[in-house]
Amino acid sequence: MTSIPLRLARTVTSDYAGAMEKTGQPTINDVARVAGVSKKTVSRVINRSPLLNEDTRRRVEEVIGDLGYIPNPQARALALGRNFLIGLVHDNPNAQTVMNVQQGMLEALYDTEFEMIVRPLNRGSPTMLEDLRHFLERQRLFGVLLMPPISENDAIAELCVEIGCRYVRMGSTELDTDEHMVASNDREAVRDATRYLIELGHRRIGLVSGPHGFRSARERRLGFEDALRDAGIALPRSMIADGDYRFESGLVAADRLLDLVPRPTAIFSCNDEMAAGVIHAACQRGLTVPRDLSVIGFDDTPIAAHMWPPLTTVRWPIATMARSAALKLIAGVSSQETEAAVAEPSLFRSTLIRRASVSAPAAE
Amino acid sequence: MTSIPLRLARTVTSDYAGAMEKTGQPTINDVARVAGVSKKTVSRVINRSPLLNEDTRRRVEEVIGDLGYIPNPQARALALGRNFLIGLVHDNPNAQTVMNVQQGMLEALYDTEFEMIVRPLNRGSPTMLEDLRHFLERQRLFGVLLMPPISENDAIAELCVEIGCRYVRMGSTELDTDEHMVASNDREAVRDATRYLIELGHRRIGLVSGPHGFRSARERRLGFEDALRDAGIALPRSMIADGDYRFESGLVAADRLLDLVPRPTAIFSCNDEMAAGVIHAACQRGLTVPRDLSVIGFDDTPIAAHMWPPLTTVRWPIATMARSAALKLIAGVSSQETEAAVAEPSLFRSTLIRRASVSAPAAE
DNA sequence: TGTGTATTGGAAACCGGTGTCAGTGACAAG
DNA sequence: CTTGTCACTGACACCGGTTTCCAATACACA
Repeated sequence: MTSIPLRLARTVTSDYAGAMEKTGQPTINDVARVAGVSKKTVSRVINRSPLLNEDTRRRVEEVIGDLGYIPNPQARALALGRNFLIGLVHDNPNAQTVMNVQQGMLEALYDTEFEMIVRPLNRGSPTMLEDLRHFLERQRLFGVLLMPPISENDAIAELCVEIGCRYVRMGSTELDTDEHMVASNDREAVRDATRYLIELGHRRIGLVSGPHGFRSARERRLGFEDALRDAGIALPRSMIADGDYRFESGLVAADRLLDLVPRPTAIFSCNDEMAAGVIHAACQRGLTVPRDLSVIGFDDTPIAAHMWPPLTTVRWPIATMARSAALKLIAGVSSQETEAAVAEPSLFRSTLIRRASVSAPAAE
Repeated sequence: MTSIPLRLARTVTSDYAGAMEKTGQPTINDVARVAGVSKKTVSRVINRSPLLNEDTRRRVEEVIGDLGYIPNPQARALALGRNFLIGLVHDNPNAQTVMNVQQGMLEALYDTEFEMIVRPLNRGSPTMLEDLRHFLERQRLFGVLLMPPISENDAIAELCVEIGCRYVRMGSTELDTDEHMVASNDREAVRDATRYLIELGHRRIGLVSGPHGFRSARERRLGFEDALRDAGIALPRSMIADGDYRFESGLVAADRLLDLVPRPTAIFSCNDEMAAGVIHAACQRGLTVPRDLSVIGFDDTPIAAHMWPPLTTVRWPIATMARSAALKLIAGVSSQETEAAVAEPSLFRSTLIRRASVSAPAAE
C-alpha cells in the first residue's frame, strides 16, 4: 500500500517538473501539489508542528526528499521576523583562538538551519558600540556569540537585550546568568600552574601580565598572586611586567624581568604568544630553556606544542566552550536542540599541560 | 526655503512615530509616508537609481536619516532572489591563513551591504560537493570566495556557474580567468628562495614537500627543482621528504632527511608549520639552527617571526589577495565598487623574508 | 444520532522590499 | 493648440514563505 502513493508521487513529480524549472528550485507550492496537501501542511511539517498526523508528515517528508525541496531561508526570515544567522562578534587579536571558536560554533550549527556570520569589532574605536548596534539591527540576527575580551563589556549585553537579540558571552569568569554565558576557571588554573612551579622549587617567579581592562588578564594575575600568597612568597612589583597579549610585549617584558638581579628562575606568561616572546628573549641572551629559565604560558595554541622547547601551558577548552555557547543560543528551536541545551554546562575547567619548558631551578 | 520642508518632515516624523513603534524599526512605508512619496521612490533612493529627481532624493535621504531607517536585508534578499552574503568556503588546515583571508575579505566588505558567512568543508568527505551545493542553493549567496586547496577543484567552480553564484578562486597559480581568480607566484618565489640558499654555498638541500594533490605543493616543489636544475645541482629522490603541511609531518620528514649521510646543510619546507617541525627535530638532535642547518619556510605566519631562531620564509600577501578577491566578487554592485574592481590585480608577488634561520653552511 | 477531538484545508493578509508598466507634468516641436 | 518626448513617479503584482480564522472532514465515543 505504501509504495503506491510513493510511486504516484514520483510520477506527479515529473508532471510538475515544468513548473519547477522556472527557478530551478521547487517551492513550497510544488511540494504541496505533489504531496496532495495544502502548503499550510507543508509549512507545518517544516516547522515540526506537533498537531500533525504522522502519516501525513512522512508523506510530505518523502516528497520533500524526492523534489530536493529546500525552504527559502530569506522568505522564512522575512515571514518570521528573524533569520537563521548566528553572529560571532569578536575583537580578539589571537587568530588561533578565533578559529577555535569558529570551529566549535560550526560544530554546534552543523546540520541545523543556522549559519555563522563573523563580525570583527575594532576595540578602542569610539563608534564600536554604534557599529555593533547597526549590525545587529540591520541583520536581525537570531543570536550572537560574544568572544572575550569584548564579551566582558556589559553595555554590549544590554544592547543585545534592548534589540531583542539572543546572546551568549564567553569569558574567563562568570559574567552573566547561566543562560547567557560560558566560562572557564582561569584563576584556579593559573594558581595550579604557579603552584607547580613552586613545588619544583622555584621561588623567584616573574609574571608577564595581560593588558589592563581584560578580565582574563585580571583573573590570571589573581591566580598567580593566590599561589604565591598561599606559599608565603613575597611578590615584589618588579617581578610583574606588563604585557598586552602580543608577542612583542612578551619580548619586552622578559627583557625587563631577565635584567633583574638575581634573575627569576621561572616566568609565567598570561598567554602563549607572549610566552614565545619570553623564550625568544631568553634565547637571544644565550639562556637555555628550561635549564636557566622555566616558562609557562596560557592557551595551548598550536605554537605552544610546536616551539622549541615545547611549552608548558594551560589548556582552555575553547572550542568546546564555543560549541556549548552556540547550543545555548539555538536552544529551544526544536525539541532535540532543547534537550541538548539542557545538558550544556556553563563552567569549564582549564588544565595544565606539562611539556619541556619547565624544570626544577638549577642549584645555586 | 530649504529649511521649511526640512522642518515639516521632522514634524511629520513625530506624528508618525506611533506607527513605527510596533516593531521598533521603521519600514520603507514609514519613510514613504513621512517623505510624502511612494515606497517605490524610497526604494529607488536606496538602490541609487539614476532616474530620480535630485530634490526628491535629498528629501527622502533626509527622512531616512531622521527615522534611522535601515532596509531589511531579508526582504531585499527575497525580492531580489539573492542576498547580500559573501561566503568563505575553505578546507584549509592552517588557522592563521584562514584568519588572514577573513581579515582581507572583511576589509573589502567593510562599509558595504555585504556580510561574510563562513563555511568550512571537509576535504575528503565523499559528500563534500553535495554539501556545498546544498549550502549554495539554500543560502542563495551573492558570491563565494574559494580558498586553496579547495579552490583548485574545477568541479566546484562548475557548480558555482551552474547555480549562478559568483565565485573567485584563490590559488598559487592561475586557475581561471582574471575575473574568477587571484593568484600568487609560488613557483618563482620558491625558486628565488632556493637560489638564495645556493648562493650562500649550500649544495645539499633537502625539501619537505606539501601533500599530494595540492596545487600549491606542486608549484612549490617545481620552484625548488627549477633552482637546483638551474644551478646544475643533482636532486636525489632521498633529498625529498613528503609532508602534509602539518607540524608533525615536518618533524618526521626532517628526521628522515637528517639521518642522511652526508647530512643536508639546508632544508626548504613547503610551509612554516612544517618548518617549525624541522627546527624542532633539529633541536631534538642537538643541532643548532642555522649553524648546523639552515631552514626556510613558506607563508610567513606569525609563528615564523616568533620562533627561535626567527624563520626565513616566503611571505604570501594573503590578506591582500583575499581583499582583492572579495572586491572582484562584489564588483558592479555600485559604480564605486566597479571602479575599484577594475583596478584589482589578479596576480600577486610573494617575497622572501630573510631572518636568522639561514646562514652559509659550515666549512667542511 | 449527537458530541467531542484531532487533523487538515482554504482564503486572505502579511512580512518588507523590488519589478513592471502605466501615468503625470513640463516643455519643445509641429 | 495639439502632439510627442522626456524625466520622473506611483499603483499593483510578486518574491516564498507564515499566520489567522474558520470551516470541513474523519473518527471515536457516548
